[in-house]
Amino acid sequence: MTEAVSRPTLEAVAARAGVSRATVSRVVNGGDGVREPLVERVRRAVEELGYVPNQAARSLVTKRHDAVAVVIAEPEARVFTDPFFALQLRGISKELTAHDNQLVLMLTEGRADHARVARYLAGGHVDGALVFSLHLDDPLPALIRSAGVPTVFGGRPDWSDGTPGPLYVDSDNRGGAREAVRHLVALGRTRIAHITGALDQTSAVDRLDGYRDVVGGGAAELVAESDFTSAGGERAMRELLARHPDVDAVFAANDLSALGALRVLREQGRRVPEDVAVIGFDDVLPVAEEARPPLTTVRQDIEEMGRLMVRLLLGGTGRARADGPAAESPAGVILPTTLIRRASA
Amino acid sequence: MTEAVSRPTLEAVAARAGVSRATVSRVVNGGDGVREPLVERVRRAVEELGYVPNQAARSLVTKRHDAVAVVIAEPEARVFTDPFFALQLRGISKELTAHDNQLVLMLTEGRADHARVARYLAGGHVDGALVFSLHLDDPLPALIRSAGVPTVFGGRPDWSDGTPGPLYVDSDNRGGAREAVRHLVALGRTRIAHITGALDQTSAVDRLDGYRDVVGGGAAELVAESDFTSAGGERAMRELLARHPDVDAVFAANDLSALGALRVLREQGRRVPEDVAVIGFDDVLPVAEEARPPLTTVRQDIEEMGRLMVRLLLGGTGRARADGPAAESPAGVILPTTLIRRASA
DNA sequence: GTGAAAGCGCTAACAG
DNA sequence: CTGTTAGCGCTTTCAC
Repeated sequence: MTEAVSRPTLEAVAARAGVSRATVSRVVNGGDGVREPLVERVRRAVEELGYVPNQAARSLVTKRHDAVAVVIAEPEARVFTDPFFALQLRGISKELTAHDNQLVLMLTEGRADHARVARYLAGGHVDGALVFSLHLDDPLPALIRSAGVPTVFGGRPDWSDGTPGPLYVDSDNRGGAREAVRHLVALGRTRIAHITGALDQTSAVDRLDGYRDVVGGGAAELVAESDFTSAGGERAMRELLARHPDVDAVFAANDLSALGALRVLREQGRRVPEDVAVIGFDDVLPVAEEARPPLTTVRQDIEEMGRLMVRLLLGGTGRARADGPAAESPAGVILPTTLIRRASA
Repeated sequence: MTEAVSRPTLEAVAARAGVSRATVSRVVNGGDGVREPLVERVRRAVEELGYVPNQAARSLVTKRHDAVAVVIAEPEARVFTDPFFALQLRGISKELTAHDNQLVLMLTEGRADHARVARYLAGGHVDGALVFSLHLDDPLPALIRSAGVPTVFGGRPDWSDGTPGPLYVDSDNRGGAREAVRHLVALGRTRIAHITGALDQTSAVDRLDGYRDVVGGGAAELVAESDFTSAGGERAMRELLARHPDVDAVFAANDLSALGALRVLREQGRRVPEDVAVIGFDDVLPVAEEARPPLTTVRQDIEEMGRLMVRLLLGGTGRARADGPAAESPAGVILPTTLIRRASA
């Protein structure tokens, strides 16, 4: 291995370009207020020396880090297996890159990790945090809040106390669910079932509420509790079929569980969509497209949610702080969903 | 939001404890060579003030960052959807935490990102890099190597040039494949097919080689090229069945494609394992366990691979460098695999 | 517009 | 053992 020789410093660049350190610094940071010929000279020196600013030294004086922590609580391993997270992380990564920020990933499982995360965030090592709090009773959000770091949550957190709402990005789970069920109704279905997601997550609760908004009043409820997995979807579908053999439509809380439902329906000889119409949620490719039959589903722009979280966070740091109270800024941003019609409903 | 008030410094702690900054520094960094009563006083002051060391200031002088970059090239989105990565990342995260290191995640897609990653690594912002280079023709490994940062690869990289081998962690793909196929042979199967992984990855190639080690000489080859996905597994199985209706065993390159094969077999009325025995690779739960029938598969300890990568990297930084040439240290660490017998073979 | 100088908060010799 | 003293590499007033 090559010895990690000391990298060139500002000083070296300055010497080479025949200017002062201050001037080099100005050029490196945008070059405002430096005359063209000098800018050019400095640029060349930087190039020739392969100079890269020392982030530590810079942070020391600016108190900025150009780094954002992404905190993912994963009591279950599921978190990462779900394409949903992968996509969101992708969006986050891209947007962070566009802003020249680094992504510090913190996976947590259990109380010991919570303390560690809180300490890290409170330590002021990053400019902000993006937090995925999956479960309703998760103590993490409160802890993080107390750390006093700008934070944006992925998905509406369960903020039970009376404090002003935290910033978050979510999609319109309830509205999307309503649209899906309404579509089923429009198709003439009268025995519409719902396979829920894990009900300790707000998204699952919201989708269930959306289902109830449409169906609850009229038809009886046909709800089977599940957990966002395809195996769970299978179980739920079997249960539904056993309890209500006459079900003619199913709205599943996500594509994975819809997939499980599809498998059970096929297995039991029900035709989709003729006998039973099926709608999913997410529009995660290739899951939805490669399902047989291709899945009608509620699309959310997952990657965009990730990007938006970053914009909200980075726009907020410095900007919102300086301009005044956050009273005017919305607590949460809800992205719209769209129903994607394929063959299953 | 609370204003991010300036955190207490060493100076403040020193004042409060009535000692010098140096003493506080010693205590904070382990407390060697400081007398007990003083240690105690300092500890209390740290506690009371809620002092957290400023990492930037520390890095500036130590030239260490206690941070490691994890670089994942993901030309396809598949990367994250595969539980394999999730697990490995988990192992990495845990081990990094145990070493008090941060995980800087860098997702790349395309040449522009390569340059960015190379620049970042060369910039000396992290103590090392863990790199997942998925594809044989990936230019990333070479780029990273030129950055001169301690690096460990996940999976054997395709190091075609003659330079001394890079550090990497992989499991015994070839040996594991051999064991699987031998098991099939021991079961009396004579028409053993193989569904490959994406052949632009060394793991897929190695598993194919292992299959050939056992089958290649005797029976004719029954190979269908695929891509590690369940949809790909379905396609491959269909193809195999069409070309060789008499196949009586299938070794799939991973659990996901085995799952696809299982689906097609069931669909076409073949009993597993009576008519066709099936073996997967990975032992990714719950995939393997919840398959019907439960999948016999080659287990690799994925999380441990992640942990090992970290140990190799962190052990290497400073240790190997100081002790002398890396001649003695192995280029790669190959973890053993074990065949897990369930119902499918 | 450009340079000189003063730190940011910490560690690491070096004295004592 | 403990304190004093230099910087680490950079940004940022403040003069010129």
